Amino acid sequence: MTDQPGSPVLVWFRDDLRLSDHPALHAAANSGAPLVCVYVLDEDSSLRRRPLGDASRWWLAQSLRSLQASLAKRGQALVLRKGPAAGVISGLAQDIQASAVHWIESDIPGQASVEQQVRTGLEKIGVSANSFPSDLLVRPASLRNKDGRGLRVFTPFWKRVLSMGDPPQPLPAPKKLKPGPEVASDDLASWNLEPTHPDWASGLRETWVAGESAAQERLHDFLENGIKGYASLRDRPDRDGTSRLSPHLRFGEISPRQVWHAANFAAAQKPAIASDAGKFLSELGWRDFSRHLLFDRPDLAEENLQTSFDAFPWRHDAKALRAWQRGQTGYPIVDAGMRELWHTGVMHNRVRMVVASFLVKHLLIDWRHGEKWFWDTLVDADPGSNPASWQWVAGSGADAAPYFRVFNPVLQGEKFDPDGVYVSKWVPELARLPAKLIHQPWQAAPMELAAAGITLGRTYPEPIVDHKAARARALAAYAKTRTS
DNA sequence: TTTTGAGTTGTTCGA
DNA sequence: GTCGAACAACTCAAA
Repeated sequence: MTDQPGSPVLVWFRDDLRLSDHPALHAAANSGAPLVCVYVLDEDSSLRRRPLGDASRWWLAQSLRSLQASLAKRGQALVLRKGPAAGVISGLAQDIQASAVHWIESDIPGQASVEQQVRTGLEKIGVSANSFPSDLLVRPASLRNKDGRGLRVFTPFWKRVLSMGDPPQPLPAPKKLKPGPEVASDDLASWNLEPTHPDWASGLRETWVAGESAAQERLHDFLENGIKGYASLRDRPDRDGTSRLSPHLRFGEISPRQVWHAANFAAAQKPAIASDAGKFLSELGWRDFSRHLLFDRPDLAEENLQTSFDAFPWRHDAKALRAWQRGQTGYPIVDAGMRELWHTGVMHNRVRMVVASFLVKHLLIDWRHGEKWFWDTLVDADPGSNPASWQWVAGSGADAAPYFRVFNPVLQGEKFDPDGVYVSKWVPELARLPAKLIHQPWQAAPMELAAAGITLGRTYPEPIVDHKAARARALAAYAKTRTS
C-alpha cells in the first residue's frame, strides 16, 4: 500500500509508554497521516519474553491508563489488544488499511525475532515497517570488544560509552495528533493486570504515580533538589537520596536520553553538582550495561555466567527462603528491606545488596530463588538489571565480587541507617529500641527488650542464622567452588 | 602477541 | 577507637 494522505499509520507502543522522545510516534505524527496507537499484551510468546511479574503487571496497568489519558487529551485513543504481536499488528494494520507501522526496537533477546515476524507479516500485506533505534544510550550491537563480544566489565564499558559523546537530543512530544479511524479495544480491566482477591496493591498505590508526567516531575524535582550529595546519600536508606526513576525507566515512561541530557544540563547550570550528576549518570550506565550483558547472554536469569558455580552446594531450605521473603529473618535491616519491597514494590539499592548477600551467603540459597522473588515483587524489575545484579552479588557474574565479600547485616545497618530510622519504619515492632540496639536486638538486655515491648521469638524473630557461623560456612562453600 | 593493571558497593583481625 | 593488611585467583580490556 502506498503512502496516500488519507491512509493511517499504526504506532505500536511497547516498553516506551510516553509521548516525548518517542521517535516512532514523532515520525508518524510528522507524516501528517491519521494515527492509530496500539499496545499489545503478548503473553503467548512466552519463550520470547519473560512473563511480567505481578508487581510489574500492576505498574503496567497504571502506565497504560496514564498513556491513554494523555493521548485522550489530544483526541487520540490507545487501542489495547492481546495476542501474539505479529498476528495482532498485521491484522490491525489490514483492518485500518494502514500505510505503515512505526515502532521503537527492543534490544531484549527474543524481541528481534518478534519484530522480524511482524515485519514479515506486514510485508505480506504490503504495509511498510518503520522501526527506530532502541531506547538504550548505546545499542549492544554497536559496542563490541575486538572479539566481537560485549564488554563485561563496567568501568571500561562506561568509559567507552562516555567516549562516544552525547546520545541524540530527545525529541519533543508531538504538538498535534491526527486521530485515525476508531478501532475496537480491549477493556484494560479484562486483562486482569491488577490484583483483586486479595488486593495486595494498596502499598503500591500509596507509593507511586505511574506515567510520563510523574516521571518528568520526579526527574526535575530530583535534579533540582535531590542530587546534591547523591554520591554518598544514595547509600542511605533512611534518606530520600535516590532518584526513584527506575520503574519509570523500566516501562519507558521516560527515556535514558532524556535523563542523560537533563542531568548534564543541570550540571552545566550548577557546577557544584557536577560530580553527583556524573555518579547519577553512571547508575544509568549500569542499566545499559546489564542490558548489554543480557543481549549476549539471553539466559542471564537462568545460568551462572561463571560455570564453576554450576557445582555450588546450594542449600534447599524452603523455610528459610520463606522467612527471607516475608521479612522474618531476625536481622532488622534485612527484614526492613524485604518488607519495604513487599509494601512498595521497590527496595533501596543499598539494602538490595544486603538482603541479596544474606540470601546467597548467609542462607546459601541459590541466587535464582532471590532473582525470581524480586522479579515478581519489584515494580522496576528489569530483564537485564535484576539477573545481572543477582549474579553480581552471588559472585557468579561476569565481573565477580571477591568471594570474601560477605555483608555483615549489623554493620551495614549501623553504617547506613545509623539512627535506625529505616528499620523503625518497616519493622515497627523494633521502633522503641535505642538506635544502638536496633540492628541487633538479640544483644539487648532483658530489661531493654521489655522496655521496648519486645519478646524475641514472639514479637520479633530470633536471628535464623548466626552471622559468624554463617559467614564461615559461606566462605568454606565458596572456597570449594573455586577449586572444583 | 604478550604483558600489565584493574576490577561499584566489604569485613575482620591485630597492632 | 583507628588503621592497614589480609582475605584468591581469574578474567577482561587495553597498551
